[in-house]
Amino acid sequence: MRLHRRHDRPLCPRGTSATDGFVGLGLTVCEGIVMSHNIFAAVRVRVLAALHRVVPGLPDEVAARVEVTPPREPAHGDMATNAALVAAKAAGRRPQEIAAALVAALLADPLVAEAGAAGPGFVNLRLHAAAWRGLLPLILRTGEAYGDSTAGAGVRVNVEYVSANPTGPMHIGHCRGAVVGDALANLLAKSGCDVTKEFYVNDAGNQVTALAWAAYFRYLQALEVPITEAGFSDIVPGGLQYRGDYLIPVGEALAAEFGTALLSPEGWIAETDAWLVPVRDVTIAMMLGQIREDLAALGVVQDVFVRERELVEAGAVDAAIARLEADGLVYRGVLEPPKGKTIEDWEPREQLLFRATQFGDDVDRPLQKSDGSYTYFANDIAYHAGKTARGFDLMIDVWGADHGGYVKRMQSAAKAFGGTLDVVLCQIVHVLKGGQPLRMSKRAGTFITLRDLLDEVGPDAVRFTMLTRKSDAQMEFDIDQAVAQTRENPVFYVQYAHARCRSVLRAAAELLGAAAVAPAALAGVALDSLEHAAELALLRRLGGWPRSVEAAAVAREPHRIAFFLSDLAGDFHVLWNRGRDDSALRFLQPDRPVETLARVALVAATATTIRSGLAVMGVTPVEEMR
RNA sequence: GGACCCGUAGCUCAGUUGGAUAGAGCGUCGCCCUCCGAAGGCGAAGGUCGCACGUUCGAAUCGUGUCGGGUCCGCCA
Repeated sequence: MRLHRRHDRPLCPRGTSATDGFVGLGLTVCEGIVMSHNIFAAVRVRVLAALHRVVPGLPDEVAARVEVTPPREPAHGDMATNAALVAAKAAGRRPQEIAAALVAALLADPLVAEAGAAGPGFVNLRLHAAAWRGLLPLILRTGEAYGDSTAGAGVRVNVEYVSANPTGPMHIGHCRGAVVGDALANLLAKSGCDVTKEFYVNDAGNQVTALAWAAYFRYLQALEVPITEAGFSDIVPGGLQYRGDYLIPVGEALAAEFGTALLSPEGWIAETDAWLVPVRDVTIAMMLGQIREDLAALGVVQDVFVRERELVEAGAVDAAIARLEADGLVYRGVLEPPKGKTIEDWEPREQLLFRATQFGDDVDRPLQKSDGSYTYFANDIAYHAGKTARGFDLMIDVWGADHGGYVKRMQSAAKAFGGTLDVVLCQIVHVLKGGQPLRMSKRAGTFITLRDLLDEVGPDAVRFTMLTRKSDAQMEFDIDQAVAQTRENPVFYVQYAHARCRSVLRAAAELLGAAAVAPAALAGVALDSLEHAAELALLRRLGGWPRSVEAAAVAREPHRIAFFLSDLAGDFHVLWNRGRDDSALRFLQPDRPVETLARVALVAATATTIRSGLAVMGVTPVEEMR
């Protein structure tokens, strides 16, 4: 339970049986570094043991606040702990006094080389270099699974992202959510959660009716029915909405499948009864197919597609509303008009309302439109109730920031059905090219589809770049920078580090034989020669990987993985550059096989860790940059 | 009128959930390299963390207020 208490936002909701997974993690950590893979967690256990000796009877909730972290200032050592500061009040003693006792206790630990009290009561630790070197065999034997954790074991998580109207191709506005959701799902899976990636198809509303009309127009064109776009638009209720070329193939497909059967007997526009449903269904199927292709090109392949229309037709909405009624969470009432915002034809109206205020929302929310049909919200309630019924302990929805006002009501609804919903909002992406913002507008013809972006930049650069910002901050996507082969492009910088590692490993195989540089063989080599500051800095960075994964998962912030990899690449490039000026510092030294093998082990572990991180991001590691 | 997000170096952004002297890249300035380990390397300057109170051993981080930018506010999804 320690990890659970240490964070405000556990991987899984409180009070579920799934929290038992955290007990497992605590036990694993107690058994040592090898079991947990997380050297910081392992040292924390040792610090806690020492603290309990220094301060007998320390309450669990105080111990839970003890942290072992890398210090900002490397001069302070390898790790720092706030243990004495945290324990001082409960112990009724001065922090410095506890720190001093803690230092004495920790100096007896075989992992600890140096310990010292500093500042208001911090304890700084320096581990023996051997402790850090000991990570290499672990990493080499574990492979890309290095950084995997059991923190989320037993937690079933549903991550829903990209969900959109199937009314057209994916565009850049969808792209960020697709990447963030996919990487977040990967991150939670790496943390031990049982993750389902899901797409909710909004195919039940008015938008798909408008889409059907637009497709019908293209069908008429395919059959050369003589009608202009303007003339047709006058006939469509609300006017023709989707005018893009992308529906032309749909019209042709409809003509091929149905011939003239969807026309009136006179060869003209027929009553909607005669064509709307088949046109709609064919169009949605084709649009959805294109969306899935576009997403696949981005590397996004989701496990489950839920159709809103199927939920509605199966009666799921009626059932969900009935359940809410049974629980007394639904009533008929009149909402106040929003203040400060004038709505033209506002008139007080009695509506079916959900008591969202009982769960923390600001107002109760309508479930029915004036024509008696359900609102989108009502359908969404049924959808999320269904997720909880399917057995998910946690739901995470990734939405665009324009849905921010929708978060509280959906979380309220999730709670009403006993579920837990986290929402990750993705802010707007401004696309830059040649230093100029590309204004996206369908009319101006500067509308950028996901496919366009992928053709120009490639999926790896798109995914990595989308993860170089916190998702709730606006970001600029500079197309020129994303394809640049320079230091300022983090995609290149990280890929380049991996390619350099692989290059060294290929050369090492030439020099020493492939068998000698296989991971299993490298896991057994002598590592004592690794003692340069830059080598140890890289080792420490590698040791921070499991900790970074866990923190990113708990915070639901996959962008942290991108920053970790950039830092790791930086550490590696420093080491590489040492060999530029002084050939004795190069990784491969033909006359010094022991040192060479140690360095090759370090390089191999670096490549492995980079791959482990890129896998979370869904970015392909490259073998060479030529 | 209200809700949510953001405000950190000239620019674009991190900041390990409250820790020590706030960081990176670009840009600027200085030095080095420019054949064999390649698209560069080393270093410097640059900050009232929008502002004001508050919480405590300790605040960029939490609370309240305020200013600025963004998104949204019954039958679009």
